[in-house]
Amino acid sequence: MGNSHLIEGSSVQSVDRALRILEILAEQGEYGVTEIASELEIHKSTASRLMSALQARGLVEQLSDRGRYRLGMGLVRLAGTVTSSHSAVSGSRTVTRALAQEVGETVNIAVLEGNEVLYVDQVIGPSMVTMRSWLGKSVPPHCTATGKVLSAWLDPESRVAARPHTWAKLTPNTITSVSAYEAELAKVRELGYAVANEEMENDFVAIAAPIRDEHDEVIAALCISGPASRIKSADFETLGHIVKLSATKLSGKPDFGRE
Amino acid sequence: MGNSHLIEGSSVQSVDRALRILEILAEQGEYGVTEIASELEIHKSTASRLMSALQARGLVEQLSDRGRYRLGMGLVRLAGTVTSSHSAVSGSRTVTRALAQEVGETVNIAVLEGNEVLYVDQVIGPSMVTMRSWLGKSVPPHCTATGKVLSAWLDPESRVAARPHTWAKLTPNTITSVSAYEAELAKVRELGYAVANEEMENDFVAIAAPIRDEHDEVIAALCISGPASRIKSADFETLGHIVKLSATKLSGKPDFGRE
DNA sequence: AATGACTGTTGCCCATGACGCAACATTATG
DNA sequence: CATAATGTTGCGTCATGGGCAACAGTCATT
Repeated sequence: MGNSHLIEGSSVQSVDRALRILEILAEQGEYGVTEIASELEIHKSTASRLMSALQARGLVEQLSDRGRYRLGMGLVRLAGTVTSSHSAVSGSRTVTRALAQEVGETVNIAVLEGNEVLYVDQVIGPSMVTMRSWLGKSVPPHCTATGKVLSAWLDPESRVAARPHTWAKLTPNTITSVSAYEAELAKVRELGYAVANEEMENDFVAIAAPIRDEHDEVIAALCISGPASRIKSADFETLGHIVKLSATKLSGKPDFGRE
Repeated sequence: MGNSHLIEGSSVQSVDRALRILEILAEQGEYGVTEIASELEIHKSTASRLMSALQARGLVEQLSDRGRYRLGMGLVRLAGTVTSSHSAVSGSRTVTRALAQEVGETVNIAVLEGNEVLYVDQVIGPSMVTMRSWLGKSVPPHCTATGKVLSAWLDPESRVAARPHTWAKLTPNTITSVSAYEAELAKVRELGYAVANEEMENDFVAIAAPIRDEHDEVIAALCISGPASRIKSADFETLGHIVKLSATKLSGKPDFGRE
C-alpha cells in the first residue's frame, strides 16, 4: 500500500484514521471534510464516512447541516469516567481540596502522556487571581514542576523518551540543556519534590511531588501553583514537604474499576 | 450480515465497533478483551486488534502487559479542547465565577446529549474553592432544572426524542407523566428559567436558564444548585432572574475554532 | 439573480483490509 | 503440576471499506 502512516502497533486502518481525525480536530478546533481528507491523504468520501461514524457516537458534531466538524461533547462524557477509574485521581478530592485550602493555591494532578505533561484534575484555590483552567491541557516537562516529578523516577531509557522535542526557552529561568536537566532531576529525586520557579512563564511558580501506586511506581504528580508574589523561595522547602505529605496520602492505592 | 448493531448513519463498521468499546469501558471501568468480544459479539482477535488501535492513540491503556484495558488519558486531552472550542463554555469562567460568588452556590453549565443532560463545566461556590466533580456526568432531563431548560425550547419532535426512557420517580416531587412534564416546560418557556425543587434528590434544589447562540438557539443551560435549606421557594423568582441575567451574558457569542 | 467554484454526501463496484479461525505464549487457579 | 483461563499473532477468505464520479446544497463573485 502507498502511504503507510499507521502508527506502531495499530493494526486497524480505518480506526486509526478515525482517531487521527480526532487529534486533528483537537489541534485545529474546526475542520471540514475536504481539509481532513487532504491532511490524511485519503479521499473526501472516506473522510466523510469516518466523520459519520464518529458523529453517530457523539465524538464529533457538525456545526450546521452539511457544515464543518468539531469535537463533540461525547468526549467530555467519556473523559469524565476516565479520572474516576484512575487510582491517582479517584477519591482524591478530599486530599486535593484540603491541600488547596491549606496552602491557598491552585492544586493540580498531572500524568505523563508521551513526552508531555497532561493535567487531569484541578482544584482552583481561594485566591481572586484565577489562573486559566488547565484540565486536558498539556505542557512540556522541562519547565514544569510536574514534568520534573514525572520524569525524575523513570528508568534512563524512558527518561530520554520523555524529554521535550525542543528545549524552548520560555523565561530566563528555563532549563535548556540536557545536563542541567538531568542534574535538576537528580535534585528532585533527592528532595522528593520539584520546584519550577518562573521557568514556564514569568511570575508563575509551582511545586510538585510524586503520587505512587502500590508498586511504588510514580503514576502521577500532585502540584500547587501560584504567583511568585505569594510563593517565595523561602517557602519552597515548607511547601515542598506539605505537597509531599498530601501526595503520600494519595499513593499506594490499588487500581479499581468503577466506584 | 448477521448482527447489525450499527447505529443509524454510522457506515464504517470497525470504527463504530471501536467507539462502542470506548462506551463499554466508560460504563464498566475495566474490561478484558474476551469480555468485550462477547459483548460486541465479535471474535477475540478482532477485539484485540481494535484495542491495539485505540491504545496506539492513547484512548485506552492496559493495566499490565497482556492485561485488562481501561480508558486512557488521551481522552482527557481531547476533551480538554472540546470545552474551549464551544462557545457556551469558552471564556465563561468570569461569568460563572461571578455568579457563584453572588449567590454563594454551585454553578454548572450543561448541554443536551441525546436524552441526557451532560455537565460540561462547574464552579463550586460557598467554599470559594472551585472544583470539578460533575464533569462528564449525565442525568435524566425530567428531574433537573438544566434538563427542563434544554428541552423547553426544542421543537416538538426533538422534545420527544429528548424525553427520558424511564420516568424514574426519584423523590416525591419528581415529575413522572408526559402531560405534567409538558406543562412544566410551558411554564419554563413563559418564565425564562426552570426550577427543580427536590425533584432529583431530597434537599437538592436547582435553578437554570438558557444560554443561546447567535441564532437564539438554546445550546446550553446555566444552573445554580444547593440545599433546600439555603435555596427557599420564596427566593426562586429572584434567583431565577439572576441566573437568567448571567445566562444572557454568555449568550449570542459566535462559534470559534481554536483561540 | 444567475453563474461558478466550492463544499459535504451518496450509490456503485472493485480490491483491499478487516475479520474469524486456530495455534501460540502467558498468567492465574485448582 | 495440570488445567483453564487470558491476550496476541500468522493466515486465508470474504465481507467491507474506500476510491471514483455524479449529486446537492452554500457561498462569493459578477
